[in-house]
Amino acid sequence: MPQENIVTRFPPSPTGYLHIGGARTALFNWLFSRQKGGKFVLRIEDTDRERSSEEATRAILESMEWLGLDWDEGPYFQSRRNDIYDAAIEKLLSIAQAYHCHCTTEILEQKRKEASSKGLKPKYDGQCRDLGLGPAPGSVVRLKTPLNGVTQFNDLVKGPISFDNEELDDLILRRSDGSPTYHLAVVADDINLGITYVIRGDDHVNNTPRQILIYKALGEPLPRYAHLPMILGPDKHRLSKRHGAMSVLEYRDMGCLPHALLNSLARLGWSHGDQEKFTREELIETFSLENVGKAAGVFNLEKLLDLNGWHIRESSDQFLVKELTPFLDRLGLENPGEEMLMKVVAILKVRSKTLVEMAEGARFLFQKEIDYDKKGDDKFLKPNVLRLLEELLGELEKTPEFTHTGLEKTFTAFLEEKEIKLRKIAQPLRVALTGKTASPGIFEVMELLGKDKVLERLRRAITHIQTKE
RNA sequence: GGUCCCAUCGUCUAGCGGUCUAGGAUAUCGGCCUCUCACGCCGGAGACACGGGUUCGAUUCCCGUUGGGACUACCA
Repeated sequence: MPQENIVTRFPPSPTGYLHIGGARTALFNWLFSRQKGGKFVLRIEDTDRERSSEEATRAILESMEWLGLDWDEGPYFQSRRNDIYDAAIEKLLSIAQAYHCHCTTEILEQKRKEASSKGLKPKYDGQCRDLGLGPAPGSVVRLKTPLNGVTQFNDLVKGPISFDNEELDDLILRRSDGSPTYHLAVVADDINLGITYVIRGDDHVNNTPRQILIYKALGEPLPRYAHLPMILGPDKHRLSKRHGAMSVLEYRDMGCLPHALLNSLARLGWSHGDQEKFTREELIETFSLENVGKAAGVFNLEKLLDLNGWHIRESSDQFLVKELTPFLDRLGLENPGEEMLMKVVAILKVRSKTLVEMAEGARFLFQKEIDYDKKGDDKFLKPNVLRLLEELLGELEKTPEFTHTGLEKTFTAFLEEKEIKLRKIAQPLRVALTGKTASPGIFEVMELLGKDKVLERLRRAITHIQTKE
C-alpha cells in the first residue's frame, strides 16, 4: 500500500496532434503513477477556444490509447469546468489576494513599450492594485503577487530553483471576457483533482513561481514539481513541424510498435545504467525521477528503428499477426488467414525494423503476380542459369514433401550431382520466386509459397529468360 | 534586453573526487557467420565546451566565459 496518495496528470491542449514531446511527458507521468500505485489523470486544456478543436482532442485520445497510456480519471475538459475557476477567483477576491484591474490593453501595450525602450522590464506596474476597484465591463482580475521576497521550490529533476518575486508582476487570473487564464485554470484544476506531482516540460519552469503564488494565495498545499528537459530536433532547436515526423500517430503509421516508441521516449532523458531495452513492465519497475537527466536531447529516429526491430523480435507471433494485418491491407494484399500469417511473421520478424517493412517483405507471398526487381533480373535471371533452373524444375516436380527438410534433401542431392554450390542457384531462384534479391531463406520461401506457386513461378522465370535471348 | 535552466563520442547516455588509458547504445567503418537480406558475434574510429579556482587529486565541487534553450501575452 502506498504511504502517499500519488496523483499525476497529463494536460494537453488540443491545438494539434499529440507529438512525441507531449507523449514523453505523458509517459513519465504514467510510469510514475503506475509504479507508485497512484492515479493518472487526463485533462484537456481547451480554454483557448480559438485554437482548440475536437479533431485534435480525438487525435490525442487515439494516440494515448495506441500507446497504452491508460488514465484513471478523465478526460476532464477545462471548457466545462468554469465553476471551479470562478470559485477560485472569487475566493481570491474575497480574501484580497486578487483585485479588479481596469487598465485597457492599449494602455498596457503602451506602458510595455515605454518600459522596454528605457531598458526596463515590461511588467505590469500595479496601477489598479490598491484602488479597490469593482468589476466593470472589460476589466480583468489580477493576482496580488508579493512585491518582494523569493519564491522557491525544489525541483525533482533540476534541484532547488528560486525566483525573486520582484521579477513577477500581477498576472491576470480572469480575462475581460470572463474566462480564466491558463495559470489560474491549471492551479484550480490541480487542486480540485488532488494532483500531488506535476511532471511537465521544463518550458514551464518559469511558470512555476507564478503558479506557486496562486497556491499560496489560496492557502493550498503545493504539489511536488519535476521539470523534464525538452526534446529537440536534429538542429538542436525545439521540436517543430519542420523536423519531420512529430505526431505519435505518424510513428504508428510508420510501422512502429507502441512499446518501442515508449522505450525510445523513455530513454530520451532518462536512463537506468547501461540498459537500453525495456519492456513496458520493466519501465514501470525501474523508472525514477532521480535518473531523469537535466539536459535537453535530440530525438533519434535511427535508434527508435533499432529498438523497434528488437521489440518486433521479442513480440509473440500472435501479437505481430494482429499488428501486421492493417499494413497488409494497406498494400492491398489478400489476407491468407491466421495460420499462414503466423508462419510468415515467424520468419519475417527477424528482418523487419518496422511493420511496413514486414508487410513489404510478405508481399511476394500474397501477390498474384510478382514483378522482378530490375537489378536482380539483370544480374541473376540470365541465360547461363537457364539450364540449371530447368533441371531444378524437374527435380522439384518430383519432390513430394515441400517442407524445409524435404526441400533441403532434394537440393543436397541436386547440388551434389551437378557439383555446384548452393550459392550458384539460390539467387536466381530467389529472384524467380520473390522478384527480389533479398528474402528469407530460400527453403522457407519455397515452403511458404507451396509447391504449385513455386513451380508456376519457376516456369514463368524460365520463359522470361528464354524471351531474353 | 531581463529572469530561469542546461552543457561527456554525430546522436541518446553511464559517471554522483581517485576504479577514467572515460563505459554502454545507436549510427559509421572493417571482419566473422552465410543461399541473399536481416539477426548474431568480433574489432576500429569517435566525447569530458573553454578559463580560473577548491583539493594531495577533478569529467565529477565552486566561479566566470562561451554556446544552447525556455519564459518574459487578456496562448497553453
